[in-house]
Amino acid sequence: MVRITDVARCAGVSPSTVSYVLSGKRSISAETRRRVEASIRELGYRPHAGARALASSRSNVLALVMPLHSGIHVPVQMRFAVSVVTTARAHDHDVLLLTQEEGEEGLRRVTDSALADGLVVMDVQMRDARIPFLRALDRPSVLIGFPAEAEGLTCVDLDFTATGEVCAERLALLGHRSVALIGSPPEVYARGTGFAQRTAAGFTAAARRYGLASTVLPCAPSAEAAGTLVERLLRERPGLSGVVVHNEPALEPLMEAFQRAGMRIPEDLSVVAVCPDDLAERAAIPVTSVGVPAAEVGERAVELLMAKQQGQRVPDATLLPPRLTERASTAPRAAAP
Amino acid sequence: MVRITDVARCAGVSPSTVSYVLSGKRSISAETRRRVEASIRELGYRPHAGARALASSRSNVLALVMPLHSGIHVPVQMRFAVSVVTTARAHDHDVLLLTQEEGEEGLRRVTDSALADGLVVMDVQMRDARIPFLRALDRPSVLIGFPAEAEGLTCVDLDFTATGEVCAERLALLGHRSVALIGSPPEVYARGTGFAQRTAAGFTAAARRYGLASTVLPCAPSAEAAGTLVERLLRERPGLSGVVVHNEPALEPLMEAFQRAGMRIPEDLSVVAVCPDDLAERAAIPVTSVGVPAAEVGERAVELLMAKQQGQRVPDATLLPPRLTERASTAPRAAAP
DNA sequence: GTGAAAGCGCTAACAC
DNA sequence: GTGTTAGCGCTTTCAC
Repeated sequence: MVRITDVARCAGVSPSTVSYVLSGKRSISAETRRRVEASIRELGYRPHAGARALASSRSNVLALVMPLHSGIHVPVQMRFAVSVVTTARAHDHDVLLLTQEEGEEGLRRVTDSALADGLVVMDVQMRDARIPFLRALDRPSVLIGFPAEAEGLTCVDLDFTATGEVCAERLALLGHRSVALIGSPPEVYARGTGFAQRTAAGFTAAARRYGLASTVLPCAPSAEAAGTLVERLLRERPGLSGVVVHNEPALEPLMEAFQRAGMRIPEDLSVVAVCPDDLAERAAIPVTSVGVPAAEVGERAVELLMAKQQGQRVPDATLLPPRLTERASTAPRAAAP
Repeated sequence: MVRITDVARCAGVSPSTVSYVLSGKRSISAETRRRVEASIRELGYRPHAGARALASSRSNVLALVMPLHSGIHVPVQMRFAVSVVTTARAHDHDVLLLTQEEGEEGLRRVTDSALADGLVVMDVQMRDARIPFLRALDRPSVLIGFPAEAEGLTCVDLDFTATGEVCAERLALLGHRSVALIGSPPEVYARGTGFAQRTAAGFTAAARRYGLASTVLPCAPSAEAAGTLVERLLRERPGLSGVVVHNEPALEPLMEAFQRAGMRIPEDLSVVAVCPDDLAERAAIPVTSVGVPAAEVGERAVELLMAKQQGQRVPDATLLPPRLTERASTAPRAAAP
């Protein structure tokens, strides 16, 4: 193993100088810097992470807690994770993967042992058992998602309340009078998952404001469940002409089921989705959607964490505004036949 | 922060005794152990990971390289990952998440810096650029998947060649004479991904042995692609009565497309899937399948890594045998009408 | 602008 | 069965 003293000897300087070249924490003459950098490359030197963590009490590792819950769409979660890892790397950090399963104890373990010096927690519930712990913790943390009481925490997410509103509003402006939100699987609501509840609340409030008849229905992520739901919806709400789908895996099955039931999209039924943009774009009929900006959320989460680590003050809430993109699945309501 | 000396003082012993209680590397009297353990609990002591790594030159962290390639089914990858993390925890290790993107440089970084003392690499290609590096590396590594030349490496996976064979054989024994394998998206084959190629090879070889007419077709993971493929297959192979589907996201769309085209399952068409068992079980029609044992593969990978870390010799290849479970999607071939 | 040296908290020889 | 102590490789004062 190549150590800092090896580099120092090779460059004809002291170990501390090598350390300072690496950290940039004090000014170094151009010539010295050049020699040191050359030696580092020549010897293939990499600082020992443990030694560094011990001496500086910073590990340059952040822990990411990933959900294992049922009912959440794994590919979308994975986008958050990839974005977190990529952004962390850009800030010279590595990412430790924790499963939800480990709970508070897992968080305590990696922070107390100084393995990680920051936490990113995904899939936060409205009443999340980890919240009091995170509030008391002396290490910085950022949540992806909002609990009921977000004060004193740092949370990032798409503004799902506004998202629900924007979707209902768009349908209203297209002239639709009877609309439905098809949301996450029932267990997601039962658990008290913020994004599901907030979308529903925003949707319902805006629908009421515009005087629309509206309803909210959970939906399991299978073609079968989609079929059953569509049947029921068409039976119970004959005037229905607009739906919002906030459920990635069910989106295409739902659209197919509506079409099989004789509803043309967008002529008879306008569909607005809440999902990542590329997914909406690649659907059989490109879907008008509010994008779930997974990459941006992951990036912001890490950036907020880095800022907190450096002692900067950051806002409690970072709510990314919804952006609706019009595609082929929406149209003004047809005149009554 | 609570240090080992704090615990030692509290328990009235030396720091090394505390260390030995923790590591179990020498025998400790019952009474001493009791006092030390009580002090650890009382003070909430957690060894500093960096200090430990520095002194012992073992970090108790392994790095997991996750694929970001298109065409692979993210939920299945996630199962591997969860299993790796869970098993690692059972061996007192944490898991660092690396993306494929970082390539060889990422592997070098985490090993050279002693951040990780072992590697688990997923989604290995037949000719994988990282192979020479892994072979030369002085740290233990385990691959999930098999490259073309596996000698001198430690690889774990389902035996996909045998899997292809078992599927073809089962269809043959049910009396089917014309069969097809519907596999991964084209790009997965183009990349030279072992599991796809091996399943195809095993399937084709066994079909030939049994004198079946057979074909192998890639399939993109969308309902649309599934529909097109089914149409074409029924047009070009009128006698087709058995298919093997090795493509998780396409499985249900394919079955629906076959049914829409008038093929009853299993009366007119037997379907065998290669996918995780619970997925096959929960399909609209429960599907006869060879399970992809993601949990077991992840577990074995970590166990092999732990064994290597302790200097034990382990086999180069760990090929898990395919296990076919009969469900509702297969039946003997109907007599010709 | 650079160097010397004191730790960071732990492990593992070496002693007894 | 237990204690003493010399490092592990780095960062960061303090000194010049």
